[in-house]
Amino acid sequence: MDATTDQRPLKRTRGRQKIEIKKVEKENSRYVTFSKRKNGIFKKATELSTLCGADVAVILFSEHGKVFSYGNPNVEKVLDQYLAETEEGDDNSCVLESGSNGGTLTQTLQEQDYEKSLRRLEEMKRTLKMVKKEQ
Amino acid sequence: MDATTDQRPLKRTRGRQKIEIKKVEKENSRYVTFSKRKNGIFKKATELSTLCGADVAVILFSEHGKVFSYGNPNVEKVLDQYLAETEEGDDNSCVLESGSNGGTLTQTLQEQDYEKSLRRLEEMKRTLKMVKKEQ
DNA sequence: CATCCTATGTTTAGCAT
DNA sequence: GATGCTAAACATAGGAT
Repeated sequence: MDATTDQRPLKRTRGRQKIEIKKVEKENSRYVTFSKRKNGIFKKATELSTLCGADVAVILFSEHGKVFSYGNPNVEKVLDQYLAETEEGDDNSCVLESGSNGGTLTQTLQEQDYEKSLRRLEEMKRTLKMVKKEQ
Repeated sequence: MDATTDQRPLKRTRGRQKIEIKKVEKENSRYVTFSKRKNGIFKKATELSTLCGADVAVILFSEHGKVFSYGNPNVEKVLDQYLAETEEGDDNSCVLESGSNGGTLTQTLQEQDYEKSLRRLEEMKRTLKMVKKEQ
C-alpha cells in the first residue's frame, strides 16, 4: 500500500451514533453518558437563563444518589419561590402525571385570573405531549 | 445576471444563526427562544433520566414569573430529597458562587467519607469552570 | 475516569404561516 | 404567540489516550 496515494476517506471515528432512549446497559457507558449530559443540561440551563432573563434550578440525583445541582440566581432562591407558590395554591395547583415512565410535569396555577390559568393548562398539556412524544 | 441559469443552491433560509449568549433584545424573539429552549431542556432532562436511571427536577421561572417544571419521578420527590440532604449537611454542605452572572452551582457533601467529598469538590470545580467558560 | 477527537445525530435561529 | 421549515450551529456516541 502506498500511504501517499491512499484515497480512503480515512474516517477516524464512527461519529455520533444514533441511540435509543432507554437505560444504557454498559455500566461504564452509562456513567460517561450521565457525566456528559449533566454538563450539557447545566449549559443549556445557563444559556436559557442568560438569553431570556429566566430563573432556573436543575437538580440531579445519579443512580447512586449523588446530588448535582445548578441554579440561577441560585438553587435555594428558585426552590423557595417554587415551594411558596405550590403551597399558596392548595386547591389551585395542578399536577399532571405522565403514565409512560413516571415522568411528571407540574405547574402551579397561582394566578387568580381564570384566563391565565386556562392558558397555563394549555401550555402544560402541550409540554406533556411534547415530552411524551419525544421519548 | 441571468436568473434562469443561476447556479446557486437556492437557500430557502439562513439556517441556524450563531448568537451570543446574552439577553435576547427583541421581546418576541426572546419569548420564542424561551419557549423552544424550555422544551429542549425538558426533553434533555427526560433523556438523561431514562438513559442513566437518574432522578431529575427542572424548575423555570419566565421573566414574567410564570412557573414551569419537570421532574422524574416527580418534582416534589426530588425537591424533598434535595432539601433533606442540604439540611442534614449544615456544616458539610458546599456552595460555590460564580461571580460572572450570579449563576450558582450547589453541591451537598452528604457522605461522611472524606475522599468522596474531595472527589465531589473536584467535580464541582470542573462543572463550575465548564459553565463559566461556556458563557 | 475525565478528556480529546471527529463524524453524525440533534437542536435551533430566522422566517414564514 | 404557537408551529412548520431549513440550513447551520451545536451536542455527543464511540473510541482512543
